[in-house]
Amino acid sequence: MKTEIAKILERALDRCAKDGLLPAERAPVQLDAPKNPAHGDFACNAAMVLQKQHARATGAAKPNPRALAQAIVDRIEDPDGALEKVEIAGPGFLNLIVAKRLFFRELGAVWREKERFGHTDTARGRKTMVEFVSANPTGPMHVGHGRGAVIGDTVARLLEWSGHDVLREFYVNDAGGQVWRLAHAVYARATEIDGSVPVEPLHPDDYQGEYVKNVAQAWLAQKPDLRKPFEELKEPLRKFATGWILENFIKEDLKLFGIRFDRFFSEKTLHDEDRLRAAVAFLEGKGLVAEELLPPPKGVDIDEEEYVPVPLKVVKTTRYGDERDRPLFKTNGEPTYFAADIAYHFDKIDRGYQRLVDVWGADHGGYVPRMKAAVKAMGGELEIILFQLVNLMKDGQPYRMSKRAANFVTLRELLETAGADATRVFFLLRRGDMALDFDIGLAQKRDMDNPVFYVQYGHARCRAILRKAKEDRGLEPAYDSDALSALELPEEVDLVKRILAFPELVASAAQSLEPHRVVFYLQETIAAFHGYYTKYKKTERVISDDPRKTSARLYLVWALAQTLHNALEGILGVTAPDRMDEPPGESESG
RNA sequence: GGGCCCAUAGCUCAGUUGGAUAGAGCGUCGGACUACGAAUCCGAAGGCCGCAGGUUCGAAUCCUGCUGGGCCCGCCA
Repeated sequence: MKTEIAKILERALDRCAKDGLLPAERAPVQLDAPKNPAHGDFACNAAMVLQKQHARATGAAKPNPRALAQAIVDRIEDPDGALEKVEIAGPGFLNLIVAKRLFFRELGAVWREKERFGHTDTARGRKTMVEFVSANPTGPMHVGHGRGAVIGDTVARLLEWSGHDVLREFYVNDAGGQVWRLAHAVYARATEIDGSVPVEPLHPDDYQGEYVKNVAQAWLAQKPDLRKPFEELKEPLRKFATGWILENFIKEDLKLFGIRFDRFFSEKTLHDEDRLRAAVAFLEGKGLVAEELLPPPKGVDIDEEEYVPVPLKVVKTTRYGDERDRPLFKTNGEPTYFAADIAYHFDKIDRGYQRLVDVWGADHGGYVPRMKAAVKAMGGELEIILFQLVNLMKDGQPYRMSKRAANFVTLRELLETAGADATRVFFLLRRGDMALDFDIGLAQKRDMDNPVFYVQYGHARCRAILRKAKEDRGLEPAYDSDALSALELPEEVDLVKRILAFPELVASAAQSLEPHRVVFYLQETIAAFHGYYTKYKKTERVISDDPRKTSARLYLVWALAQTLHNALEGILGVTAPDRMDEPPGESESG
């Protein structure tokens, strides 16, 4: 529809050019839906954008956008009557009111596409990889991981809905120093539980959490020979412990969340399969690897006079905008974490994923420039969604969490108390780059303070109407473009437009990687429906004795329910219920 | 010292990528059902869009400099 209107406008502008009012070459103009409905269905800023060119072409003393607007209006040809009305407003906006039948015609898309309504092919078949969560397999996930999980999953869905060919990956950091700390902690706990061997003391840097005992129990069930020293057991133990945590904590939590990954990519395999060397060789081939003495870091608590630089093999990320070159190998010859991450992203590109999206917590923000630099050097494009951390609150008080100290609230607890639906919506209630206060008490309340109920109720209410129509009158919704002209109330036309805005919303949320927009769309759309419902419940009901209106409104309600369903289940991964459970505390004693 | 993010109603936050009179929820006050579900809705009050400049037809939005808050900086992961 928009392209149809745009064409009409373009032709009018061409005629202006032909009549000498505008130059042949002109700046692009905007045509979009204004937020104020009084300004029509589309507003065009052509007269303002082109006012100077107009003045120059006509030799006028000073620009006159309203006169130009009038000239454009005079040259609009609209044989099919697509435009109901064109107005000149404000400084020179063209406000276009589109004939309603065009909207009704467009509403057939919901009928045809059903649960696919909202899909676009703006990025048809583009291979995109979304990497998210990537929590270390050293303990249970906490609420911050939860936010990343929801943002990543929703972004992946949005990209799929806008035509991308998406792969979801979870990078498993199963190599490096932290993993050995986990292995040692498990070993120590195992000796403690077992009792038949001298107790190995827990090191202060080991993971202290209670959950380590669960891992130790599971390990003991494998009958390891505890008489052997840690050094001999640590490699298989590392593998066991990270694997156990991945399976029993991380994957279980993701399952509760309804989040699916296509692949769990092990960091360890990068080292084992020498993928790291391949990536470094590639960078070397581009002349981006060198031996350097790095300057002392700035702003860190370090005495510059005592700093002794050591030559290290670095990748020259400064060539791509990073503030300093980054080491690939440590003094002891081991690869750095960054080197492994480069190898991982090299592998992604190697597999044909040119467009990469990573979802990171804001505490990794300092890492962004070097990773982007590296990916750019390897010929890919990397977009990084940084989400601000979650401040856990309880009854208005900050609730400290730390992975080492045992007192943190797990994602599991949150999911079990608040439920997956509420938690998902809660995490998307704010833009990702805003810090989020997550009040455990509030999440547990399970009442109207949680917007998910409002949104789900809107869908349930639509379904209730459709159910009622079928049960009482045997009526089923069906699409008939001409019959929809019975929708004459302004609220009805408004709802039609909101439904039709859905595909565009999905596309723009995908393009900007901003999943929260879907939640706000849902809230606004459902609020509009509740308002319509309540306002006319006594006068203009959906189900009435007027068969024309009833059938048109039934289709409207059906299309709305379908759209809400698609947004909820298709994009947010939240249940769209046909009916709500009994409200809590409604036990009307008497 | 430096980088990234944030600052909008009393509180929590949106703001269609630069458009017209800046919106919603909660809270406050006042209203609406013999039900297609009142788990809802309607109305009122509430604003120097942190401050100061700049860019232009036009700025909450873009650029610069301040102020205040969050995250961060190394051969860690």
